[in-house]
Amino acid sequence: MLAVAGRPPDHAGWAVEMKWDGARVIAITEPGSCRLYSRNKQPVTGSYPEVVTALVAATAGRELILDGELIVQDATGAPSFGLLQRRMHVVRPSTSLVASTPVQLYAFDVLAIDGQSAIATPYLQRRDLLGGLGLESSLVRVPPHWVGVDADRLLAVASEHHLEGIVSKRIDSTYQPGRRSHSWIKTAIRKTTSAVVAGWLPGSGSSTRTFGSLVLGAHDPHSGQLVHIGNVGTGFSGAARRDLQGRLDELATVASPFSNQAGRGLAMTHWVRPVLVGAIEYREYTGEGLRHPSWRGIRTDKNPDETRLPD
DNA sequence: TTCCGACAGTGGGGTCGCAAT
DNA sequence: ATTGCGACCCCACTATCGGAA
Repeated sequence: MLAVAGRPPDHAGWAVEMKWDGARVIAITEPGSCRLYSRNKQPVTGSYPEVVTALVAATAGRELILDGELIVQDATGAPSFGLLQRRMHVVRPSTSLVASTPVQLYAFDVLAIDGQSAIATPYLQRRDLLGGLGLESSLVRVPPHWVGVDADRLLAVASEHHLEGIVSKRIDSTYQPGRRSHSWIKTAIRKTTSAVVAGWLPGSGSSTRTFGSLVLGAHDPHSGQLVHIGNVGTGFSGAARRDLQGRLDELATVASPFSNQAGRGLAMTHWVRPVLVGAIEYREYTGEGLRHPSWRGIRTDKNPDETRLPD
């Protein structure tokens, strides 16, 4: 079951959970064994032996189907998708890798207990069932849910703790496997910055005739120089793409305006004079690049010199 | 007729493995 | 040794189409 994106509903009848930055997983436990499946139904059991061991111990021989998120905490305790990535595709991780990046399961839903399906059971009752299973251990957590708490307050809490956002769930909703349902609404915390368009990369497929993505820069306040902060390739309508391409063609130039000659992936860049400023929405700036960037339009009210490295 | 949901298609960052250079 | 590419993960977003309302 997947959530639709949107603002948190502000009326009664909804519960709120934190949104965890990890990998979605379905865990199926049997006496003495356990299988894990990714969001696209791929078996990932072998990648997370410590989670398997912890789950087998925690479920004590019960047959359960759990829905949750695999998480790796960073030094501050916040889930770090980047750290999890080091584990995701390693089929048989070494003990040292497991020790350096231990994975936890945050189990937030239960779909079946001892052969009995729970998907028709309302959300709040499923949470009660889940809480009653006694799964909690160092590697298996049952993250909290809140009923009757202002979603905006929880959104602020999520922001303080550097979490992805929140998910609102209808308290009387059933579990709808494989469906993107309006009974779950995810609200991601997104930031906005302005960036200089320094060039573009050719598109492919349906966008062959225009750019595929824009190469973005911003001024580093320490050096005062323009540095590459990432590329953006989504958020444009077809018309906006064509309109922007016209402007880019007029601004064409030969040289990169960047001081940091970040050559990786920019070899095919068509450089332009760095005068166009765009509004960019994003989730996170890693120091290397913007994560999940999307274009929000041209900013005529800002000069290129006024752009700053994102937070 | 209009609206909505599902899907395909385009793009991003990041990590690793592997092949080419 | 370095680079580039694909495969997976996470995702944002647009365009399209068919069926429900």
